[in-house]
Amino acid sequence: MTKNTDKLVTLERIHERAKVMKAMAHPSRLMIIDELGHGERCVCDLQELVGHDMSTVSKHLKVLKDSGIVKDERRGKQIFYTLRVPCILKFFHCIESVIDAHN
Amino acid sequence: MTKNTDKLVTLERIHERAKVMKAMAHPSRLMIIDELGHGERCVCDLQELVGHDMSTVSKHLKVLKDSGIVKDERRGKQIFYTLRVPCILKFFHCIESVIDAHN
DNA sequence: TGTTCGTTTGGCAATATTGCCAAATGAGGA
DNA sequence: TCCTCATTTGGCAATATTGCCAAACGAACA
Repeated sequence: MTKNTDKLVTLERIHERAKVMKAMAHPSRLMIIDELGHGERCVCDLQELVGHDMSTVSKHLKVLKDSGIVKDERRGKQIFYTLRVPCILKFFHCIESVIDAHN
Repeated sequence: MTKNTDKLVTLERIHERAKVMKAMAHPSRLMIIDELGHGERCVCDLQELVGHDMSTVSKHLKVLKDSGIVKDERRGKQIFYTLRVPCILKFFHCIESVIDAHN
């Protein structure tokens, strides 16, 4: 309730936000998010999309998962990833407008 | 018009998006964006807000400017920064929902 | 012209991120 | 149980980001 407490909470919020933004701030991870906007995908699908080593893709997925952007689910031998919060996709339009306004 | 061209354009888009997202992916820069949501501010205001060396804040502002998120304007001795595309602010709500869904 | 004020730039050390390879894991099937 | 398949983890080198200090800059004003 004090100003100090308010400031602390806000700072923590800011860091949580930064974690989510950071998770989105990489070309491969943006591609993955975009692709997951069309439905769930297994790691092998995403590896083909991104074109990097599967271990690298797996680490990107871990970043996305730890930030809360995606969730995973094993079915049979494969693990499928899904977007948790689709509102993220809408943001791309805003990003495009930043790019357009800039160029 | 070929698939190749399409893919190249898309890749470039992805990298442009990543640049904007990267610019937002730091606590100090998120604080700055949030503050600029309330109106234009000079560097000195933002330094007080962020609490780092002014040279550091200036470099953060450069990142934001290069990505197209903010613009600057000198008036007298001070330089004022403004948000170029306010839709970015709306995105914070989406980010919060990612955080809430995750915790 | 010289000085001050607000801001940016250069340079550097500390830290974080990225991507590959090799090894580990763990569920499913022989 | 042993083997295979899909994925994750550990480790490492290459690269990028961050923040400080000192120096440079450029507009305003004496």
